[in-house]
Parts: sequence; C-alpha cells; structure tokens
Amino acid sequence: MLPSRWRFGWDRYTEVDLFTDRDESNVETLSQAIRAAVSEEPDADGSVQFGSLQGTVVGLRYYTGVVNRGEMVGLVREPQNPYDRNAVMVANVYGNQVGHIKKELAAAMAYIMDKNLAKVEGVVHTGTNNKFSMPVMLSFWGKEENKKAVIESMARRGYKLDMSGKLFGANYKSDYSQSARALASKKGLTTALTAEELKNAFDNLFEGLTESKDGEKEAAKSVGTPLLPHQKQALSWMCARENKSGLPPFWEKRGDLYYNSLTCFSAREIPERVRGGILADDMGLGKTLTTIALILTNFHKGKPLPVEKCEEQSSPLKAKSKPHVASKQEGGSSAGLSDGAASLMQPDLYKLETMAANLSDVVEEAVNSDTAKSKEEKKATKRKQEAPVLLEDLDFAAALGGSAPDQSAKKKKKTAKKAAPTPGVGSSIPESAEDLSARATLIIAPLSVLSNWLDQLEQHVRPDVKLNVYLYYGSERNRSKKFLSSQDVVITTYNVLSSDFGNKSPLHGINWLRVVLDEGHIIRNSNAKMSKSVLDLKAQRRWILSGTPIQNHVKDLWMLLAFLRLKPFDVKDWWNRVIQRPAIQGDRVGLQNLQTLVKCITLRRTKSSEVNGRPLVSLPEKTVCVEQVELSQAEREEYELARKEGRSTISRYVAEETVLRNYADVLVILMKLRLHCCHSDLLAKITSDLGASATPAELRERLIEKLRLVLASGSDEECSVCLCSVHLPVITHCAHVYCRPCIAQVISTEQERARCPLCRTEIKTSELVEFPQEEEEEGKSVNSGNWKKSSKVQALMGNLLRLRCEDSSVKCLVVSQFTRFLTILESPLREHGFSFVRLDGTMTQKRRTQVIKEFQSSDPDSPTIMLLSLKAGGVGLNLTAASHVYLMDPAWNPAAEEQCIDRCHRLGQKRKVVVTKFIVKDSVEENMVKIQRQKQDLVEKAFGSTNTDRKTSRIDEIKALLEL
DNA sequence: ACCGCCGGGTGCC
DNA sequence: ACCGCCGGGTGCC
Repeated sequence: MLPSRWRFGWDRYTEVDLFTDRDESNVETLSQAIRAAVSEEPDADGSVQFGSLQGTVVGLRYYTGVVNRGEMVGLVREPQNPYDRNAVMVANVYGNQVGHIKKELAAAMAYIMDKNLAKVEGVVHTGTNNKFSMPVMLSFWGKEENKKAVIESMARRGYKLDMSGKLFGANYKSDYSQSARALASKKGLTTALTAEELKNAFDNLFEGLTESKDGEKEAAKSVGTPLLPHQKQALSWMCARENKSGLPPFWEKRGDLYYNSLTCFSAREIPERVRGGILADDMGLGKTLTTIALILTNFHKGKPLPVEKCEEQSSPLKAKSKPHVASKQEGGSSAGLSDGAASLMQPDLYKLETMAANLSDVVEEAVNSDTAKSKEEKKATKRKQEAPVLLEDLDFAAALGGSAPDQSAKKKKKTAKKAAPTPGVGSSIPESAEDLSARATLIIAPLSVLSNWLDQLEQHVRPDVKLNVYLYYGSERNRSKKFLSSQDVVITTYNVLSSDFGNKSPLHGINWLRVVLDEGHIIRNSNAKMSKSVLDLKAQRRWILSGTPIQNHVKDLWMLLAFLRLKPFDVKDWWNRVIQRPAIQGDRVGLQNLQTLVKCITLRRTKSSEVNGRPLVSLPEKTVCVEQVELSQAEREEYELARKEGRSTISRYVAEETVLRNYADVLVILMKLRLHCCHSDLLAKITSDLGASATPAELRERLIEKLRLVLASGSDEECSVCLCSVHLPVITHCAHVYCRPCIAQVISTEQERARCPLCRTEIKTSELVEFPQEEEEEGKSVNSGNWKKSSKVQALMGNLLRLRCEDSSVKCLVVSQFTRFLTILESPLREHGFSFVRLDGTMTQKRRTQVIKEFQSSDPDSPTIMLLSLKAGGVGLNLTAASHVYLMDPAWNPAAEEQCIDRCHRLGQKRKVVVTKFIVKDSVEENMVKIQRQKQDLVEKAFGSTNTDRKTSRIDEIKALLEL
C-alpha cells in the first residue's frame, strides 16, 4: 500500500532519527513520506463524510510531535511496524510523529485505509489529562459507494460511527481562535455561499492584489533599462519577499510560540518563511524585466549581484566561513507538551500559551529524570554525533537575527529540520541560515519563450556588465555541476528539466540561489513528471511567474503552493482539508482563508490597474470592431444544407439523450459550420473527421500517416474496387486505401450496411480520411491562381488593400484557428503582392524565432502581414510591430482571442490598435459571439464541477448555437 | 503455596 | 499511569 520508499527503521531510536537530520543520507522527512502516500489518492473533491468516532492516541511519551488543542493531525498507516502490521501512526502538521492509534482501533482502521475505502482525518480537540495518551476525533471521508462498507466494517469490530454533526465533522475546533469562527460557519452558523458568490469569489481570487506597501525600489546599476513605476514596485515587493522574515500566512506569535491559526499547530521556532511567491501580473507588464532586475539587484543580504566590470564592493561570494558560535548544551526533551496545555485551556490565550511554555520546561526536566533515562541518553548520544554541523548553521542563523536562541540545542536542531525538510540529498541547510555560496538563478520556461529570455537579458542588462548566462538546452549542454552553479543565470525548459530528472540531473544537484518558473501554471498537474522534477529542485528562493495562475480549478493552486513550500499546504492532505474542500463547498471562511493565502504570496496587476490613481501603464487605445460578412448565395446554400443536416443529427441526439456520448460528433458538426463560414474548401476535407468519435484527431493523424506511407512506398497501390492505381486516395478507419469515387460508390449502394471490401468492417463516408489540404496543395499552390474566393477572404482582402493605400507601414496580424484557412489565405495575399510570414504550432522553435524577428523588424522590406494560428506559441509572444488584428473566426474561448490581441496590444506598442472580427451574418458564428460572454461564465462556474457538468452546460450552449 | 495477597516494576505500536 | 497488568515474594493475625 505504501510506496516502497516508505522506509524508516522501526527501531524506535532510528525512528527518532528520522526527524533529526541525517545530513547526507537519503532519509526522507515524514511529511514527504506522507506526501508520497497521499499523492496517488483521488482528490478530496467528491468525498463525503461517513461519520466520526472518538479514538485514542497512545504512546505519546515516545515521540516529540506536539499537538495543540484543536489541532489537526494526520493518520498514516504503518504496515511495516514490527509490533503490529495494523499500526496507524499519528502525526502533526509538520509531520512529526505524535503517537499511535490504539491497537484495537488501528486494526479496524487499517482494513479501511488499506482498501482505500475511506480517508481518515483526525482532530485533537479535547486535550489530555496524562502524558501517555489522548483522545482524538476521527472523521471518515470517502466515496459515497464505500460508505456502507466502511460503516459495517467498523461496526463489526465494535466501532460505531457517529453521524451527527456530519457536515464538517472532526474539523471543528476549540473556541477563542480564528479557526473557531471558521468552525462556526462549518457548523452552519453562517451560511455557505451561493453558487454565484462562489464563482465570484474564485473570479476575484487573484484580483485586488495590487496594493504594494513596499514602495518602489531602484534596480541595481547593472540593469540598463529604467524600470517603470509599477516595475519598481514589483521589484521592491519581490526583494522584500526574499529578504524579510515576516510570518507566513496564518501564523501568529503568541507569547513565546508561533501559532498557526488554521491547523492550530504551534512551534517555538519561527516558521520557515517562503522566500518567493507568485508574480501574476498581466502579460506585457514586464514580468521578465522585473525578474531580471531582481536577479541583478537582490543577491545575498540584499546586495546587488556582484558582476564583472562593476566597481562595486565584492560581495562575499564564495565565503563559506560562518561565524562559529559555541554549541549549546545537549540533551533536554523537545516535547512541547501542549497536551498539558490543553487540559488547562482557558479563555485567556496569551496566558495559556505562556503556561504551556513554562509547563514544557518543567516537563523537560521531569523527562530527564525519568526512568526512561537510558533511552534518552541513547538518543542524545545519537544526536550528538550529528549535532555540530547543524548547530553551527542554527546558531549562525540566530546570529543573523533569526529566532531567539533560548531553546535547548536539541530542540532547535530538530525544528530546524522540521522547518526545512527540503527533499532530496544534502539539501537540508536550514533556509534561515543562508547558504552564501549559492549564486545561480535557474529559470525554467516553456520552449516558446526561451528566446525571449535571452533577448530580454541582452536588452536589459547593461552592455558593460558581464552576466554569465547559460542556456541549458540542446544535446551538447554542459552538464557540469560546478560550471552550472557558477553561472549567474541558467535557463532551461520544463522538458529538459524533466527529462534530466532521475537521470543524474545536474540541475537537481545544485543549490540554487533562486528558481524561477516562467509561465508557472504549466506545472499544475502534480502527477506529471514535469511537476515532480520542479518540486525536487533545491533552492533558497522560489518564484512563479504567471499571467494566469488559476486556469480551471482551485486545485491547480496546490502545485504552486507546494513548489513554494508554503507550509503546511505543501502536503496535499493538509491543503485539501484546510483549504480546498472548504473552499469548494462554498464555506465562507474557507474561501477567505484561500484568499488570504493567495494574497500573501501574490502580486498581480492588470493593464487596467491603477497605482496612486494613475493607470499602471499607458497603452495606446484599442478599438475592437465587428465586421459582418454576408455569404454569397452559393455559400449560403451550402451552409444551410449543412446546418439542416447538423440540426437533425443533433436533434436526434437530444431526443435520444445521447448528446454526451456523441459529443465528438456534435463538435464536428459545429466545426463544419464554422468552416463553412470561412471557406468551403476547408470543408470538403473535414468530412473525414465526422464520426471518428473516439479520438478523432489522433485516429486521423494515424490514418493520414498510414495513407502517406502506402502512397509513398512507390508500389503503385491499386484500388481493390476498380483494380486501377488509386485516384484521389482515401483511407478507411480499418486502414484500407481506395479511390474516393470507388468507395463512395460502394457506400452509397450498400447504404447503412456498407462494409469494407477488404476486411468487411463497417464503413461510412464520414470515416474516409484523405490528405489534409496543405499536403495536396503543396504542388497546387505554386501554380495557383485557381484559388476559390470566399466572402470572408474577400472581406479581409478588402480591408488589407484599403489599409495598404492609407498607410503602407501598418503591419497586421491575420488570425485564424484553422491553419488550413491560413494556407488558403496565402494565395490571395501573394496575388496582391503582400509580403507576409506565417506562424503556427507546427513550426520549430528556431523557425518561429526567425519569423518573429523578421516580422518585428522595422526594415521597409520586412513583411507587413503575419498569418497567425490562434493557439500558436502560447503566451509571451511579442508582436508589437503589428497594430491591426484581423480575427478571421470567433473562438470558443474569448480569452484566447484576448490573449492573441494582447500580443500586439502590450508594452512597446506605439500605434493605436485596431481589432477587426469577421463574423458571418446569420450563422453559427453570430451565435458563438452571443454566447462568448455566457461561455466565460460557464467556464468559471465549472470551477468546482465535474467534467460531465461542464459538458452538460455545453449541450445547452450547442442547442443555442444551432437554434434548437 | 497447584492458592490469594502485597507491592515493585513497568507501560504504544 | 492517582491506572491495569505482570510476575516475584510471601504466607495466621
């Protein structure tokens, strides 16, 4: 059940060792192990509570993990436990073991947990009156279908699940705290949010994060480009996030202790701060420049990065020497003993915490004089061996102004480890004790923006400054750790990083000063290798740059928090329990918490944000106009024919209630109509898509490839219908090649019962695949002149010609979702002597860069038109040379259009931007536009909903589109 | 003395 | 654990 890497020694001393720091070993922290154990579980979204049960945690005196009243605890199966293979371990939020579930109950739980019938969550809310055991409220969560089995299984062993107070069950907590108010709402004392409010809450999650109390910061001299005010603010904020040691969200200081108001966990040491965050500014506001400025401005101790040719003081670059502070005394227990505190719970929290602190002192002594002394001594000895290194670091930290060094050395050491359980080998330098030898910043970016980083570095770093930048890409890349870690900046892609991962990756062996994830939302799937490889990087500071931090679901946020190591939410269980589930269920306080969390670590401004009453950036005006296109009579006839056909098909699906099953078909019908609006040539080719309902695109690709192979094989393939060499080849889904007219004949004679002449598989006209347009046209377009007009093409050409007369220097983006439409457009453009380039998803990175450079050039002979596929290149492209945008066809997702427009309507744009949307009158396109706004809403409503829900809402949409 | 009773040692899983 | 349990010491009251 548990992953094989769950490997501690079960000797109790070794176990303790887990939490002390075996510096160079492979031992993982418990919280990592927990993370690993839960990572494969389904999301908590769909689970319901089965009931709750009071249980007992025993063996408290053997472990150092402390629990406050009201604190959540984690329950982890321990099948390898030599004393009892049913063992269930109890751990606090930091992953420190607190004890075990009493064996009889553990036996009952083990069955359920191992079978994955339920997840069990614990809250310690009543305190204890002894040092050996304490009660814990357990709540069982799982899929509805397992509920009965769980309840019965527990009942068989004499445990009855309590169903009262089900909604949030064991999540409830003590009074007095902030979380108590959360509790109140969970108990229904405040209302849950309506769906509408919930939607708005998510919408606004990343809004209103603009206020930056950090003022502005000037960039280091080595930054050649003067920063705009909002960029200085961002820089100031980023520096502060990297340098300031404020408390992370939900932590507060209470007396001598640091207390997490959500999980009720408390620690004596200041919780590890997150050095970094999310810069979620809109695209075009200069996230790249700001990041470059950060790299150059904020090296160790807030000093600028020492660079060659800069006459500034040389920062203690490689200075490994650390102040040596005498070691503190050994021994003493680290048991904070808040179980004692809990039994004394009083309304006066401050007093309480003070008492707890004093109590624990007393107990430390008591423990030392305990009969278990010999064991204590063993532990102490064991620790002593490893102590010096860590103590040095810790006291060093204290010397730097960290936490007050008033605890016992042992305690400090352990907590240091807890506070910084950086995964992997040798990564356990407490982050509070800055490792001044780290120099390099690692930037990970999608391939499409790599060149952008290089350009911008070149552009913004002063020419007389030598910044060592290394592009870790390509087969010849230098894999020397020594070399890489001595760079100032190393740039690589997510793909390179993940393909290196697990394969002696040099990038994972380096202590980075900083890791920056560009377009960080890319790593939202936590199961992806890419994400895992990113999580395993060792760094002092971590940043996520993203224009769109949440794209579809709140759960996407988890990965970002895990990357930033925002404790305790880097363990998915805690995230689910404390944030995600309450938020999704519309719990008001849960949402507030989520918002607070996001607010603490995110800076986001939009183009329309204002700072001190002035707009953040002043971009040239943008006008969007819709140009209606009338279809010619012939086009209209074809369109109406297709629409009628589509309508009847979809009506049938609706009547049969099989729309969902035939969803792919439905989309194809709509696609056909949309293509009709553009150019009828697109359509003849798409018919082959209809009916390939499984994975049409894939299947099609495969068949096309097959067809190509058959024809290219040279053997003059003959059609088994006419027995002549194939003319107008098509391939069936069963992968046999015929002449289109021949097989069409077969199908039309046999009608519904048509079968492949070769293999007797059922075939349909709609399933015949032929070469896509481009391939056939390759030869054709050379001596073209015979391209067919379409109303939309003519509308575009009219615009382009008029524009060229008015001002021949204006450059345009011509955007379509259909690359084959772009191909069709090439002919008239060529015919009218336009110089154009093309950018679509099929092009190599190298070619793209080249094309963009060509287009952006101010050379009078440079191309004036770019044919752009809507999805090409993703975000980050800079096409500011263009000031006119022609959107040839409406997109399902209006945001995609916006993004595309933003490629030219962004920083650096000098002209007014004019956007023209071509919409065919009385067509599916018009309805699409009508629906676009609603559609946006639907997507957002689908935040917490299932895929089916989303599709269901789209069915309504589809009906509307076809006016059903 | 093959019991009861007393009191020290001991204690998670 | 101011418990329960175990096992050794002990043995009228």
